[in-house]
Amino acid sequence: MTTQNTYSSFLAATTLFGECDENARMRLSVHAIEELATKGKTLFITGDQAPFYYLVRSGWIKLYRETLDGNQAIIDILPAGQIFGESALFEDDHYSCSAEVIEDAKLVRLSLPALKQEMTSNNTLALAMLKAMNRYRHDQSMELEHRALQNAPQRIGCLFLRLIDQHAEGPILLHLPYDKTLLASRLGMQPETFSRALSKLRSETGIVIKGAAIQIESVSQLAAFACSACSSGFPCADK
Amino acid sequence: MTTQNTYSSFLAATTLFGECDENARMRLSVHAIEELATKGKTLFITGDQAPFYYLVRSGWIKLYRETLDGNQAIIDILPAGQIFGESALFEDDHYSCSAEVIEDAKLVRLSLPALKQEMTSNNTLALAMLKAMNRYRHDQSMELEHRALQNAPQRIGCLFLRLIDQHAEGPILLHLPYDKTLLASRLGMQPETFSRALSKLRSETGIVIKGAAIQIESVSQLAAFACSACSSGFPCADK
DNA sequence: CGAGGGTTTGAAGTGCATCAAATAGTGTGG
DNA sequence: CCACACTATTTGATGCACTTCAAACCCTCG
Repeated sequence: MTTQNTYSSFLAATTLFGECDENARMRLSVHAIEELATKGKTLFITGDQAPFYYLVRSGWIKLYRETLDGNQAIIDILPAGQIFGESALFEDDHYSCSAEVIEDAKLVRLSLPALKQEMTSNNTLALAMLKAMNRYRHDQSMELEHRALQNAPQRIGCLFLRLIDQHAEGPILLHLPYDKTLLASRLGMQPETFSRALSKLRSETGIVIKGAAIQIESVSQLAAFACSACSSGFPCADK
Repeated sequence: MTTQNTYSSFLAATTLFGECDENARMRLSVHAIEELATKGKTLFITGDQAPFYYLVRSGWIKLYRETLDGNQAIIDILPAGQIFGESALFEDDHYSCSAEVIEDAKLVRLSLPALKQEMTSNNTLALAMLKAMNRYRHDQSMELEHRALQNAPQRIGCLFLRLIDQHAEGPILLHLPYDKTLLASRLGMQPETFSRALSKLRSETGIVIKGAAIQIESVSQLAAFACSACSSGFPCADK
């Protein structure tokens, strides 16, 4: 019988570590610590020494960088199941961006040296990581495309479509996962623009908006509006 | 004595394969073919079956995708030394974008199955690839940042800085590597905007423009103008 | 109830896109 | 070597999407 701890089972649920064997996950989760972090907490900032990387179990995490003149560039906003901080592996053990909790989160803090060690000896893990990195790369290039070719209402519609089950039939209820202000910056626009673009989206696609609750009457109508300026066809979630 | 062929020596010059041993490079370059391609040639399009990946020896290659409504999203424009098409490894052996030659190029066509095979058995290669993927990821996130925070003249200045040796002293001559129209789309703007933004850049930073020849009087002045809206400090090339 | 953030609305400004046309450059055949 | 055709680039005029600044509104939570 293999022994097993709580953390390795968390790892098993991620795409990155799902394919590894149980022993590898045990090795990866040495010194793992569960951490509860409340909204607003900064986990690390650009340039910090990186002794760990993190797994998100619940909540939302913002990754960002700051410019010389005080602006903020959002790198990504991560949901449960994602890993972050692991790229310090390739950056000389320093974080290349800052991380902040934007919705109360359960995190697992994992040892970066353990990951590094495992990576050099475990080809299965390295291949899984390559696959994950390729997905990041693809997602980022889609993000660039969206910023270039979609207007504000389309970007919002596109995000909504990515937050729901794209194959669901009939009306769908969607609850916005975090602040509208943050959604706006996630999509590269101002809060005011987000607000106005959302009402435009409503009038164009018949969605119903009640605060953070969105009701999508017709997914296909929303897709027709949002996805015409995109290179992926409509059900784009499963690629 | 190790045997050696021409192609493996080309591979040795790339960051991706530089750390592999000579035998691995020999295995990777089986069935390698050198190919001359002239400006305008399409090498493959999104969704094509992918039997090879490519190494750029000279010239420039454009990677792009097309949207339903006929627009083009530029993914990247690649100089000599870069590999492309290798991501088909992770995409079920299909290219996830299209590739076109934009300046006459010497290419080496390499076997994708050979890479896949080598990757599964050669951890050094997998780690090198991870490092390369991380760099792509970083570059892309910088690209997103630039599009979000820099205005058109700054983006041009930033590109110029990345095309030169950032530590050089005194005036520098820079020859634009390809069409201004293409540079414009590389930077996510229209040709007209590029033209106007370039003259704005001239008046702001004292650069001298004669067609495709750019003379940079003061690198630091250019950097002061272009890099203030960016999260990297100035010499950003060497990271 | 009242304070404070999040959100919406209004009015005005800016940067880039678009359309149109002029100009410069480049390669061709005579 | 020149005239022509064709493309790349620039310039001008106008429009639109998004931003910015300002103020009102709303909602939640002590």
